[in-house]
Amino acid sequence: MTSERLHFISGDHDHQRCMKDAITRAEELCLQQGQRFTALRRRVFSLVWRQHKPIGAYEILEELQRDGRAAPPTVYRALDFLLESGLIHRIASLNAYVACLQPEHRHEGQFFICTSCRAFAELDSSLITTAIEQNARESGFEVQRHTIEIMGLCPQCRLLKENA
Amino acid sequence: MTSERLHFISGDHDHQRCMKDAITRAEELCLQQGQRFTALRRRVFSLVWRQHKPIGAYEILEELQRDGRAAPPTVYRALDFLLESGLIHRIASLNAYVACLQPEHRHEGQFFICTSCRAFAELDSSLITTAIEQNARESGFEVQRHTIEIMGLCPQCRLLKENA
DNA sequence: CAGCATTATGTTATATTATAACATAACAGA
DNA sequence: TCTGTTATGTTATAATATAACATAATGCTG
Ligand SMILES: [Zn+2]
Ligand SMILES: [Zn+2]
Ligand SMILES: [Zn+2]
Ligand SMILES: [Zn+2]
Repeated sequence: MTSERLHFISGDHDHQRCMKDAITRAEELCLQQGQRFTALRRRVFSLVWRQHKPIGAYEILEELQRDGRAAPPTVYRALDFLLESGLIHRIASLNAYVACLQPEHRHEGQFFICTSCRAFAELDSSLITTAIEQNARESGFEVQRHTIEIMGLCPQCRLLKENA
Repeated sequence: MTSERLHFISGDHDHQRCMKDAITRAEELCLQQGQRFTALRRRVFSLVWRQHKPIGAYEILEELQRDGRAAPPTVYRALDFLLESGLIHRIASLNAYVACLQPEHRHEGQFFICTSCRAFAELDSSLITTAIEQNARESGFEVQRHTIEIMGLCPQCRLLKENA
């Protein structure tokens, strides 16, 4: 993500289309990387995509169980695959998972999550990473990875609050 | 913390003294805020302080169990108190807790944690928070709180690695 | 000091999140 | 087809955290 602007996906877009595109892109990406985008992985990926919101592993499990028997390792293995392929991210402070909006470009990202509606947006902001790098370098710390999760009100919910 | 420099506490200081001071400061802080720094809270606080490293709730529990019976709620309630008093912080990506080095000044902080020796340092860097605020504001997002956890090599471990 | 409300802790059970270990199945290349 | 590899199924359990209710300690008020 080269943009430094948060993009909260609104409720009124053609979500079927949006999801189908994402799946196609995921398929292509896996193909390029010599990885198998199996039926299970596709199913779990589409469940993560479904709402443009963080989803827990056990929520995913419940959905899988509608199709028949399923156990936690099934979900966690699929999630691990998707995480390693860069198709999803994990939100540590929520124990939840979100779909990556720019999987073609490997990144860790920074996550902005609405405490009211749970909408999320991700950035890969050089403004933020540079600030961190600078603080680290001044002290001789070598950054390997980061967890950056910002909670607050998305633009919609902020407006709702102000008008209330 | 007004400094923007990471301070990793080295192994060769007078830790007994350092811990005792921290406990005294914690006591005073609680007194000021009309809160009770009970024996249990003191014990848990000192366990979090003990190593200047993140510690898990169940590690604390094990220590308490050396003194007699103890169950998870005992630990979690003490931790909740210390968190709310600003005496410790929680590291979401590790499910662990660290002592706050500047409890007099309420803050969320940013945490730098060594993946090799688990040493940690905390900042309250305006460079970082300003970068986040700027990205948020551009998009109409209102920041409420953040989780910022940077993993990497502390100066000591970085030098060790380079000389290896 | 007694009585009472409030706060803190003890105790038991259980919820939630995640992984270990081993069996079976699907797949891909020779 | 044979075979090694990767993926999934299955059962059990680990690790983290909370709910609910009982008891105890504390501090205030009269
Ligand atoms: Zn992403
Ligand atoms: Zn919202
Ligand atoms: Zn702090
Ligand atoms: Zn280190």
